[in-house]
Amino acid sequence: MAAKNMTANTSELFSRVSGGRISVEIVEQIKAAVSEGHLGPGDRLPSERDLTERFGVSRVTVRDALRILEATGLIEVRVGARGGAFITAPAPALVSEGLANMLLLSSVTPAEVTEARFIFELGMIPLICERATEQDVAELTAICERSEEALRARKYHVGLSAEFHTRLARASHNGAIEMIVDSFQGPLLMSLIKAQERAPEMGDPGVKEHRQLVKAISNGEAERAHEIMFKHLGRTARRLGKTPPGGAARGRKRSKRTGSSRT
Amino acid sequence: MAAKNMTANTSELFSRVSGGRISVEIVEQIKAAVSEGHLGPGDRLPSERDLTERFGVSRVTVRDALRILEATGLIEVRVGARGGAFITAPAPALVSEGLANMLLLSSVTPAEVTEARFIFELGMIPLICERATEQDVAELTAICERSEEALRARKYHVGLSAEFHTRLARASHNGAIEMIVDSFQGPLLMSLIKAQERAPEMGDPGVKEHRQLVKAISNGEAERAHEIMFKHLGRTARRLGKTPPGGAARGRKRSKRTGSSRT
DNA sequence: GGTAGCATATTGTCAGACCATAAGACCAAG
DNA sequence: CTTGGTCTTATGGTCTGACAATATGCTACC
Repeated sequence: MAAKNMTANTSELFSRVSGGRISVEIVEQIKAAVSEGHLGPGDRLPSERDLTERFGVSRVTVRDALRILEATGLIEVRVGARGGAFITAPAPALVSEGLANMLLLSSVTPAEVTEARFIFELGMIPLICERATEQDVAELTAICERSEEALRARKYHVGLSAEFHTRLARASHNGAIEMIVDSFQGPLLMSLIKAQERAPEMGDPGVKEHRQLVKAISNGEAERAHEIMFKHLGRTARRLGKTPPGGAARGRKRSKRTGSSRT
Repeated sequence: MAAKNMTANTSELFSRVSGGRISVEIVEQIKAAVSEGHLGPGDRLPSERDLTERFGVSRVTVRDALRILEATGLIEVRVGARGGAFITAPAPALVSEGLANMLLLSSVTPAEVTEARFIFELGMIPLICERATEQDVAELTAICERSEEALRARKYHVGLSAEFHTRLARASHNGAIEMIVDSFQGPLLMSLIKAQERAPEMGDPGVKEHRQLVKAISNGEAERAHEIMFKHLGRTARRLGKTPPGGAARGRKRSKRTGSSRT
């Protein structure tokens, strides 16, 4: 990955001889305009033909750039009279998809994702205990009730659990935390679904723990909430075939990393 | 709340009447081929002109599809005689860029990001103490040395600090964690944060703490490393005008939740 | 007043061409 | 036989100009 970024050092000495694609240059410019605040969510970019003239390139090139921006999640393209490219506030779904792709091609294992989740969702507990409002508690409780009902009807599936966790993250009242947790729920669903096939009765203790967690939170008992969450996530982790990772696990010195492959 | 997900359902019931773009259909097909194992990392897709014939579409459309796949990180495109599109195991950098964009564009404040960072970078410390290899320690030390040198030459800038933190995350030997921390340090975010940065001399204590941190890690002193990191991040948090968040403080008992507040 | 339909702006797709690039083959000179 | 250039060729990158599909807004008709 360093290969692409050589800009920092060399580009000051040797100006790029014939650079990469023109389209990525356009992408850079638009990105810059966004990050400098000249363009914000909802704003509309000029039309393709317009951009064609401004950049002095053909429409194909402009479209290449737009495709890239679109795939990155920075713009949304609509056709029709008032259509065009609009800056969007990117959805967590995109990051989730990226993560899922990585899982697919196994640059990251489900166990690793679970471990990251462990750190994050455990770490946010004190924050939540401190900040959760009555509405947060009410909505979380509602999810619990729906879960129990589904359980009685033998209709429970992990979607409900995921919903609980994302809603829980919202109770941290921190957009960054919320987004990250959201992003991690998506890809996990897949591996969890697989896991659940082996242990269909698992929904039961899970929902119970959700309930306990909500109670602890509404009482502001951070210690207890932390404990419950630890147990809760721990079971998930074990079901993915790893020992409960990190934070509090001991021992297990892992001496070497497998495949460098880092450029 | 459930409003978001309607896409998933409807598209399964009513097959697209004349749906979106042809190119995304091609993207789907190729993705499917990958996820079913017909294509794996390193494999080469047929040439653009070849695909043109197989799919019965124009080259522009094929290229659109390739752009999307490329931006998603599933393929890498090379020009020249033996060039073409190659399946690649996506680098965490891509996803972390997505995360960074998301954080940047969705009205998340620097303070919120810092808080999330607090949770995460603090939580990963035990993992790192447990798993860091000699090479990790060596490279971290090298960064410290470069930082000190830069400091002496009055040339220190936040990039070096960012590098330290991302390298540190690598020592967790968990791709997901690495990714998240990377996205916290993303260039776009940095510019956002730098805007709020008014203490150029801050590099000095920062670098010292980096050193101490490396030492604690190489000794496996998780407690001490945790403590140093807490102090280190705490200063950043304060500089952004927030009190260090309670979230990451171990076992700190917080009294019952405050009233709602929160805009 | 509502609705069908037309005008218009915009992206989506097509076709064919030429340029730039990189890898290998070939050939000539030392 | 090695070394260095040059040619060939496969491939992506870009251009041009055109037409199709689509969504929006307005207008005229009932």
